[in-house]
Amino acid sequence: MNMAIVLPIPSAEVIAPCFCNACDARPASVCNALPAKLLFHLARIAHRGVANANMSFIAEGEKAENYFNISAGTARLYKLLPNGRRQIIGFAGPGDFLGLAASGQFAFSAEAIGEVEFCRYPRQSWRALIGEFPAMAQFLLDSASNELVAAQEQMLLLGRKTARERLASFLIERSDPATPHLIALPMTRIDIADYLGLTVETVSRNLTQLSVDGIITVSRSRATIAIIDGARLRAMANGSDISSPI
Amino acid sequence: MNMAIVLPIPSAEVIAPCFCNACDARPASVCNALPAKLLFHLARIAHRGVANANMSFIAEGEKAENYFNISAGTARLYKLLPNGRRQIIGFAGPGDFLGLAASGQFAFSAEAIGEVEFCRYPRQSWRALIGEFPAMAQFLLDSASNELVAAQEQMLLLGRKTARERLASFLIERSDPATPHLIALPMTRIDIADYLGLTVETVSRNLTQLSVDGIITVSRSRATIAIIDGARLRAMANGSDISSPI
DNA sequence: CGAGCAATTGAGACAAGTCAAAGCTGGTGG
DNA sequence: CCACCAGCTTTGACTTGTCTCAATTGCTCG
Repeated sequence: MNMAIVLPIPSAEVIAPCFCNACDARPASVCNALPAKLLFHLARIAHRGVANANMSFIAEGEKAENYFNISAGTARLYKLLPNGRRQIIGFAGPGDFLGLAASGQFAFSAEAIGEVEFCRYPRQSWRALIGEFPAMAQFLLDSASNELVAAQEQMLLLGRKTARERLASFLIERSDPATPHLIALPMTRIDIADYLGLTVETVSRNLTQLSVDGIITVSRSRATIAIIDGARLRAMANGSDISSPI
Repeated sequence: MNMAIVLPIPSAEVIAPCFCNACDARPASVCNALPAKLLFHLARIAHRGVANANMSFIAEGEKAENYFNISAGTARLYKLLPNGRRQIIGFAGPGDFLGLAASGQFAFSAEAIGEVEFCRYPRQSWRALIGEFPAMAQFLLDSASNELVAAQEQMLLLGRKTARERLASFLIERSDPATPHLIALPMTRIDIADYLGLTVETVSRNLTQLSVDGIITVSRSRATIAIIDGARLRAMANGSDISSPI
């Protein structure tokens, strides 16, 4: 067990190892809870990993021996019922931290959509590191709180919104503040359906309808959506749109 | 701002103040993260509170100035859509800790079902205390993780289970290890419906059906349910029951 | 005993699901 | 460079589980 966390800071050349410096996900991830000078503590216990498209890297029910921090790509996180019904509980992207599971087992499976890169941290070493740097514990608590709030919002969606409202909410959730009316959809329609508690056909029909109503435009490749009428979409997302019930 | 956390331990009489000693919820709550001798630190910043039946004590969107720790009774936690649709995101009982909200605003409202007692902790004082006692931060992270796992399970229920399966899951979730086949339902049928993403009528119909099928028995007051065929109920809860599609 | 709620039951409507077929898109190999 | 294949997506026709609306029944408590 690697507990030798507290070490003299090495010479400047070794500080903030190359792959952390090059990591696009750093500003948004746990790693940022440590000042750059201390990043090497994290790098020492990190194992870099890659999952190719549709490869699984976390299996529900498996012993949770590692934490994961996504550095590139998008993953689908899902739970299965014995008869095959699937619920996607979220999509994880750069900066997202996976593996908080108090029971010691993963509560969901994770699969790469396209290629996914991540850092993997053995649970043991990680715990030791947290003990050393309270800022990391705080970061994790904050991010768990945020995820909890998001999960509660999703419960509202799944329990009380119509198909159309779910699609509207989904599009808004996925819109990036940098490009607020261009939405990238790396996942398939089936993924979207399994995330929103619908079927593919219903997703497809409602996207078509939103398009016909002049609220969005779907790119020819279907992987990008442009928001035309953001106000209307937002009203729809929280169930207060006046018009057109499907 | 009360930051004077580190104090000499007072004389034995003051340690572990009376209301903490009498508190049934202590073993299951954050308070247990502190050894009995240090409980007075918590008691110093706690404000005891009571909410009568159907009184609200947390309002969604309100500035989150306090944390709450339920010591007696049951509360419904819910979110509303502008048009009045309601989703109950959970029921909180003794030992449950409320108020983790990274955004600074409550993400849900809370109302007492019957009478609810709680301790209220001002956010400021609480943060200071966490800084002092890492075990409390760890407890909170663990309990946030547990809630997250429960929320994900609920997403699976809301997105992919039939009405009958939802009821079965609900009954199993609420069964107490101490009395595994006697279930107390302090909440109304409407509450159950809003928790399971159904209508009252559907809840009522399905409870009747479970009863007709000899899987449960409903007490005359309707507030207690006895499980007759636990195996069948469990199979039903995860969607692998052979028979009777309503 | 009767008012006031909560819960149940019934009948009919509708949103979303199912099954089936056709349309695109992007990649592969002749 | 084009034909073709495989998989994803869309569209259509029909079914159904759950909702809605409307009574009725049953409990609790003054």
